[in-house]
Amino acid sequence: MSPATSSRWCPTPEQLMILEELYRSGIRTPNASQIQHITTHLSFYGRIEGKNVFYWFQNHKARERQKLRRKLGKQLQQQHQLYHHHHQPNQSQLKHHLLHYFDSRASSPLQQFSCFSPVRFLPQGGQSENAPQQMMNHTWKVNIPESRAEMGKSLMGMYGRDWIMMMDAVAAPPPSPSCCASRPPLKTLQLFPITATNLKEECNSDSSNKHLSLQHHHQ
Amino acid sequence: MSPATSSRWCPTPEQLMILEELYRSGIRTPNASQIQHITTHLSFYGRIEGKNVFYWFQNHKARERQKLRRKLGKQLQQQHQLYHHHHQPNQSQLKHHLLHYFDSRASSPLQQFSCFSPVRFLPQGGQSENAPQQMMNHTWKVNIPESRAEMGKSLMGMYGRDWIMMMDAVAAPPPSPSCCASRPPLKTLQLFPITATNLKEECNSDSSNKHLSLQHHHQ
DNA sequence: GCAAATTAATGATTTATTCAAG
DNA sequence: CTTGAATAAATCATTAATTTGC
Repeated sequence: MSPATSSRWCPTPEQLMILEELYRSGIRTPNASQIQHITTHLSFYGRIEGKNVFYWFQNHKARERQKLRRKLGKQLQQQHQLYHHHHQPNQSQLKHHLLHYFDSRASSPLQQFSCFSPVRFLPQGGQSENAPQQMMNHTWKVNIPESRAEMGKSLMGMYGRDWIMMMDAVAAPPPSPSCCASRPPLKTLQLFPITATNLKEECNSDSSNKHLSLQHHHQ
Repeated sequence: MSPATSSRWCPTPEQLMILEELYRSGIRTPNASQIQHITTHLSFYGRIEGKNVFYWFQNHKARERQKLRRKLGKQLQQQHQLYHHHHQPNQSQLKHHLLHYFDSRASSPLQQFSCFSPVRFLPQGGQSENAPQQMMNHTWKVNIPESRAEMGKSLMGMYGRDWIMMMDAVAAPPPSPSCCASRPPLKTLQLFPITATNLKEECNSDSSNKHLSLQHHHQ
């Protein structure tokens, strides 16, 4: 019964706790370097590879979003009856904003705890797009200054499955037998400030909306 | 406060609804006069320009066509399997007809995309060593599939620690020295022990709890 | 209590979209 | 319009929970 018999990673409670903590603290799509760090630290608690971390965040984000979507969907469904399409910047916007939460650490209510510094790539000139909750205004003019192309030019921007894969290929000496014996003492995981890996989906996930929210209405 | 920093139009839900309604009602390539009219009407719900309307119809038409093409492709394939090619003459006619609805010329490299080729539901076993199907059955360990392998190789020179170090070095681009002092200094995320004061829950952190509480099993 | 059977979670893959550069 | 990069959505597949009959 070597761990090799298991075909997929089984997170230990500690690993899970830490991952969730990181997620709560705002990490959504860790880049290669972050994954490396996380993996390294989590390997202390059991066998784990970069891809596991990568997948975990992908899945967790997706499923949290899904959950929220359903929840909001129900809520909106009720109110939708009365909706008469006369300028009521409306529920779908609310929904939209809330959904964005999943990709935008900056909007995390955890900011106040300042576990890390959320980085918002606002145009230098611009300001205060941060101003949240202007529900009644047309806020869909908000910024997405960050371009992926830009990042792509530096090493930094490259991450994703293939990179994680390479990292694993390179740096995956079979760790500890893991999971069995005594639980190691608790540690502190040092994280550097989040670098902006995304921040898109700001205002124009139109297609998503199509899925989610709008029934067809006539004017 | 100028939201004018955004470079792209973000359709409001209302605008989107109306545009879709118009599309459904048959409009595909509105002329200048129509665009003018639509723009005026939609501007009631948010900032919008004629070009936005123009582009929207162009894109929407293209994408609907694409969607339909794929869908029909799948349907045809399924039908083919189900009925074991007992003729269903109407299918191809239907497809032909519908595709032309969009003024299509059914060529283009889309053929390689082909909804017609995927072998998804075929029995896996097979002798098929030659099965080219295995997409990127990327082994996270060693294999580095094609295109990105290049990038990889160039960088793979530095393995192990060096690689990680480099990633680290590169990884934290101080976002903006920028103006505001309001941003907290770089911090370390303290994971353990969790103090009583932290961990404000997200609005929807339901699952976290669930996860944790479910982890009573022995790992 | 205990496994076989069934169902729910969730890790891992594949497919479709999105954005923006060419 | 096409395409590369990134990833979100959808799906597949395996593990764990839970139920069930004994």
